[in-house]
Amino acid sequence: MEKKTISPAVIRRLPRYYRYLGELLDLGVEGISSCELSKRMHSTASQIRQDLNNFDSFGHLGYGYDVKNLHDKIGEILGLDQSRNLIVIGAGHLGQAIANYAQFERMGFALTGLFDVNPDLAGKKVRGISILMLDDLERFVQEHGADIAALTIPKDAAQSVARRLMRLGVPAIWNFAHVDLEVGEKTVVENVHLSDSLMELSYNLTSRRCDQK
Amino acid sequence: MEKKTISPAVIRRLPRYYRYLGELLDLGVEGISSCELSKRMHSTASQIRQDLNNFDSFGHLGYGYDVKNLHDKIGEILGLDQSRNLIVIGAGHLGQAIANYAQFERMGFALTGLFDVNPDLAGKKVRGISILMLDDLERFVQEHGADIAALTIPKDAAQSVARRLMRLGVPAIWNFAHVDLEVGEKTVVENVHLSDSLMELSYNLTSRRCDQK
DNA sequence: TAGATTGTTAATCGATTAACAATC
DNA sequence: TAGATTGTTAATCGATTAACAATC
Repeated sequence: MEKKTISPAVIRRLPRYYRYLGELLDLGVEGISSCELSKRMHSTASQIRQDLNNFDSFGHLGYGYDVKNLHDKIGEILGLDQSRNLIVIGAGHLGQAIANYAQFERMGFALTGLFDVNPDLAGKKVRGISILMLDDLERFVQEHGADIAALTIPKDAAQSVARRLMRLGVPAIWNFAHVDLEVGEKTVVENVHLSDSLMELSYNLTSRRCDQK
Repeated sequence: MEKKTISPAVIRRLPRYYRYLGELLDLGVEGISSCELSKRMHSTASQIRQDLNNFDSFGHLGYGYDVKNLHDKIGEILGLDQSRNLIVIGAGHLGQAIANYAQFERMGFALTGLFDVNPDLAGKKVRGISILMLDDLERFVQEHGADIAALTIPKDAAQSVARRLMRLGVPAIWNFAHVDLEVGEKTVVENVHLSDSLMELSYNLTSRRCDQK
């Protein structure tokens, strides 16, 4: 649809717009100006208008934006109107946390498979899905397909599983392992590096005293 | 120590440098040039040198950087040489995942408390720490202190717990709730918004076909 | 020494903010 | 209409990359 490439900085802000617009919807707000929205989000009206106009002209002159419409449109841009199959590889606490998170289903992501190497977990059910052994990955994906694979496994296992997923044609990897995966250009990777996040927090905590006058 | 403010873009890269240098240490590599490191990290030598020189001149002319020394120095910059008490609020799967993650202890973060509102969990032990009721938060923090509080609770509860933490003087919040917390300027917040991350992945998956020639 | 690589300044690139004509 | 607010262009700001003198 859209021809030009959108800057990553804009993409990263879209989920946040989506979240705020969802909250406004719940509050029963029907319309909002970029100025008012920017105050809520602690950003600038200019940035909001610039960001949105990367995709389309959603606003109404002299009035602002229709909350419901904008929420829907951003949802479409993010692909939330399509349903996606999500498999989770690694059924430890983190894997089960993701498998259990109902919010994701509301955004169109359906948990269809859950894998682990630990035989003690075999057959245990999480949200109605039985944990399978990792050996069954190929058979399962060939049979049922998978759009997104969440990798909640130790870093030493991650690259080899990523290779198997690429071979199976799974197009997207949501990577929680503390390693940067090497994948082909057909594969989309999104990293959640919790230890990086904690280190960033640690830096800000450490250097905080300088800011305080 | 350092006077000038460091740009957030640089700070976000530091944990990644730290991770790669740790890997090089494990491989027994003693020295590395910015050029060689940039190839491994898929970044540029120029950026690495710029980034590091925000803090100090760590390199040696004609030779490069001493891996062990640079790893240690970045660790210090990130505050990993100091030990921090971490409490986890919300003992669901995500909370337990964080509580169980041994890697954090190696970086100087010690789990000292674990809280939940569910009475069924009271007294259950995770890594030797008994789960306490959220009502005990004030008493616990006044007695034992806390440097960082991880918030692994539903979004509706997050802001009110954040206020309690601010009142108790807990300086840092690692927020996993899907909401932007409003905190005073004395409090440092680091967000991990998993649903935002999944939506970003969804966008990249949706718009992927355009890139493929 | 000669080759290599740094630290740093200058040039480029990209992202954010400001300004304003168009118009509902 | 008059007031408000958009979409968009221009100006500013910040971050990345290139270049190179200094020197181990």
